[in-house]
This record gives sequence, structure tokens and C-alpha cells, in this order.
Amino acid sequence: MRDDIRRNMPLLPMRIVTKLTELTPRQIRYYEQQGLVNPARTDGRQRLFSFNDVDLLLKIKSWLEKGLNIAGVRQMLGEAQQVLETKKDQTKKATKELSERELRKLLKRQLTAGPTRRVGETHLTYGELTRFFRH
DNA sequence: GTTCTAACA
DNA sequence: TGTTAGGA
Repeated sequence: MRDDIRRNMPLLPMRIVTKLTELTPRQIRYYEQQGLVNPARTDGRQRLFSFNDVDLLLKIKSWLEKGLNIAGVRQMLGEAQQVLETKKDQTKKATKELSERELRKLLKRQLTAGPTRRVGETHLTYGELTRFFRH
């Protein structure tokens, strides 16, 4: 699979990735700190992202927008990994289905757990989100 | 001009 | 998360 090599080739600097993902450099660096992504480095300090990195950042972004926290995203990534390791073919479809299932599970788990929400950004309130689940 | 790390009126 | 300081 030569295509994988291409997708994993570190080519994109911060500025490009911020435009591609609509994320701030601060957010991207923070996600890296949390172990969600691990972009390559140039001379030892500047980050270089691959197209796969960008894809991953977009997934992370969508998950966070759906109400997951960092821990939730980690679990989603773990799920995706397990699926990839298990089913070597049809991974795309399998991953997506399982992810949707896990997403619901994680959301409910987090909401039941309590206020893990932060002060700053809060589009979704407890009531708005919990009504999608049967209690 | 860009990006990096660390830190917080 | 934003923003700023101080360097590379």
C-alpha cells in the first residue's frame, strides 16, 4: 500500500493545518499533549502533519463538538484501533458503525457521571443531550 | 514571518 | 482555551 505512505508523509506546517481543520494552534498542541495526535517534527521542534493527522484532527474535532471530552475521545480512538486490528477488511464500515455505537455509550456514560463540562464552551446542556437517551 | 514552550490580570 | 513572553 504505497498510498498509506503518502497519507502518512509529514508535509503540512501548523498554519496550513489550522486552516484545514478550523482549529487553533493552541487546540492542536493541547490535543497533542493529551496524546490524541503525534505529528512529526522537522529540525526537532516544528511540527509537520500528514494528511492522516489532519483527518484524525477533524475526527477529534467532530467528537468534541458532539459533547465528548478528551477522555471520551481517547476511548473512541482506542475503539477504532481495536476494530482496525480485528477486522482487516471492511475496516472503514466496521469502524464507523462501532464508533457510532460507542459514541452513544460514551455520551450517556459521561452525562450520567456528572459535570465534567468546562466553564468556557458549552453548547450542549444536560437536558438537551440526555433527552436523546432512554433512562 | 512562523512556530515553540511555558505560564497566567 | 485565549493570550502573551521570550527564543529559535
